[in-house]
Amino acid sequence: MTKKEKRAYSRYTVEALQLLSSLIKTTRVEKKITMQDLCERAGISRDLLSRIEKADPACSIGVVFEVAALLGIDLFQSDYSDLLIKNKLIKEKLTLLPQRVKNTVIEVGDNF
Amino acid sequence: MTKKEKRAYSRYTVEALQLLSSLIKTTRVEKKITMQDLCERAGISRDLLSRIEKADPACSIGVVFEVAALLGIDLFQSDYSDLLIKNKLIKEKLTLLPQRVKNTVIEVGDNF
DNA sequence: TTCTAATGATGTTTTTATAAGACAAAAGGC
DNA sequence: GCCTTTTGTCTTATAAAAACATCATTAGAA
Repeated sequence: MTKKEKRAYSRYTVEALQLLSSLIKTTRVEKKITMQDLCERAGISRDLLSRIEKADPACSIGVVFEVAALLGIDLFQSDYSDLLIKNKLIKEKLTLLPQRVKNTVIEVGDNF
Repeated sequence: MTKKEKRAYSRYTVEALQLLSSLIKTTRVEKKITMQDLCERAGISRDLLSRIEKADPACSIGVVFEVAALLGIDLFQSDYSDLLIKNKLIKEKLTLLPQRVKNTVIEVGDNF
């Protein structure tokens, strides 16, 4: 009977998940696609799609993104070519950064 | 020895995952936070954080979003109050839509 | 160059997600 | 109102994620 320790999520995360799942459900209904159809196309169970549309944080991110993509929902306000460009840019940026972080400084007390 | 059947992901999903994970890694390094620090704060294992930064589609979406949030990365180009507003709007929209979809029509042959 | 700590990688165990099936409830078309 | 089918929910079984510990590598600071 011990309460199962669940992972904690920030309000921000909860709201972001909620937004994505609502987008998915809304888009699906607008396009008149049944859950059955969608989950078959996505190759997932109806049960899982149900959880996705309920913003369950435990769903794998790949599956959620895939369902969104199937519905034509833009992630990061980017179409495919936008994503390619952004990925190229950020990888160039990453090469300019150090590969590791040394824990020299006492944690700064700002947001983090 | 049977090959493990893996889930298939569209190019779009792969690129979107890649962008998010790169954002996470770049931001972490820029802020000079070690993986150890970050995963302790997020309450996850170093192993998992490593997979997140490698764009593993099998990571749970809640954890990925949480890590991004800890780093101050805006999801959906929205800060917290933006998310609240958008969630409110989309839920109002959802109430105007039918609660179910009837599979009357033969699938339209467009994007979907 | 040296040394330490950060990161990568691997194997094992535990926990949890997911699939699959079945049943109940009810929304929407007729 | 009736009837079909969509959707919600629960259970069980299996596959997979995540934790954990350990060892190896190497980047980066002094």
